[in-house]
Amino acid sequence: MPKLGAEPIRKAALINAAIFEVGMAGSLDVTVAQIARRAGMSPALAHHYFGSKEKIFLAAMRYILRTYGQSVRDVLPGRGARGRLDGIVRASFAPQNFQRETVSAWLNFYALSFVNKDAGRLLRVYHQRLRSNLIVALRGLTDHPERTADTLGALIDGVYLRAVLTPGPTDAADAENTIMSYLEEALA
Amino acid sequence: MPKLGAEPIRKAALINAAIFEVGMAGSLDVTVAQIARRAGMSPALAHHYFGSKEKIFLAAMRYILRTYGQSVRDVLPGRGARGRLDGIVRASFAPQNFQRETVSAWLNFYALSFVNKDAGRLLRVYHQRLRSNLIVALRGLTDHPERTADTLGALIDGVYLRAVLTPGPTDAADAENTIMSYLEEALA
DNA sequence: CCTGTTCTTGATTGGTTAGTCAATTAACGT
DNA sequence: ACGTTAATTGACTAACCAATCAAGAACAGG
Repeated sequence: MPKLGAEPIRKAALINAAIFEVGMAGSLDVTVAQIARRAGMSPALAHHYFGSKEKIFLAAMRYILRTYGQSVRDVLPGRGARGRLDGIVRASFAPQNFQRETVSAWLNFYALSFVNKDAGRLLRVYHQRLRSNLIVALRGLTDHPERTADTLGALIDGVYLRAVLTPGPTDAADAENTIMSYLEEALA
Repeated sequence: MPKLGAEPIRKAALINAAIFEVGMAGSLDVTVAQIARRAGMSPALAHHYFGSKEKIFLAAMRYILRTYGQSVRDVLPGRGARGRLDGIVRASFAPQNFQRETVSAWLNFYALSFVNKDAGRLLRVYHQRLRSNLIVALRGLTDHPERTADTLGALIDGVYLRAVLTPGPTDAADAENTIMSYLEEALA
């Protein structure tokens, strides 16, 4: 039933399905058939629109990155250095970004950057942008913004990891608390 | 050439090879053939000694855990809470435990705990023991040892993640510095 | 020697999966 | 009506891989 203009809808469905399946499985070892079935279509159609499994993964990575970047941008124009800092942290644990499957998928995409050049580039851009945002926000709040930004970045990754590793629903409030407590100590 | 007593040697070689290959690939998606070739034997022999690929992975996990536990135990009888705390941290970044392939393999084994019950149990034991060791060491150094221990645990995981993600050789000194700086601030 | 045991592997099997292709269906413009 | 184009899939293939097995090779003890 060729209703025209299916492509963007199908692609979006596949990206969502890929994130869900990867997040669910906790591994990139999911088949195109799984993703396609979850997205309500045949594996052949998934290949038709994306060409390869890697390209599906890359699109999913870009999607997560774009979503996260948007939530940060939504909150950055807040006034004051401390306001921006809190904004970045809050964005990192906002519901859209802190769904278990999203976080799990994101961590698993880290692994993709080992074998795939484009994935590596995406990840580097993300890390660099986060670092730069944090440094700017930390200026004036501490004497060593670089060191604090690096520690904060690592801590966020670690909290992500633990959130995914812990069974049961992810607890965004708890995660955010851990980060905020650290900031209290670091900026005292 | 059946020189008697090959089993422990072969098993050790396979465990090392598995850690190396998983660490190298940044993924559990390595074949038994790869592992066996790296260990200098046929895939059939690997199956003969371990029975399945999962069992090789589990043995590798246990090996990493045992090695880490030993380095902690070697250092714990040091006197003073602060000495013990530093000891645990130092053990976490000791050369045997902080080789790129080892850390990478360890993080990838996290993923195994999603699908494999035994791997999940191993991981939980490790996390619980680390947490408990940290809490004991932190008692007397801070008013909220639990919170600090959890933050510290997450930070170590995050630093592991970043060390592996950063190209080039892993920098143990830098990693240890990050943790120590955090402790300065947290225990001030 | 000979016999049993350990060690070792080539060959094979059964199952899985990414990716291709030809054919079908249905909208759209003319 | 009709030809063009987008959407869609079933069937297929080529590759890969975990696991099995039967058989060979080498040593120890008697």
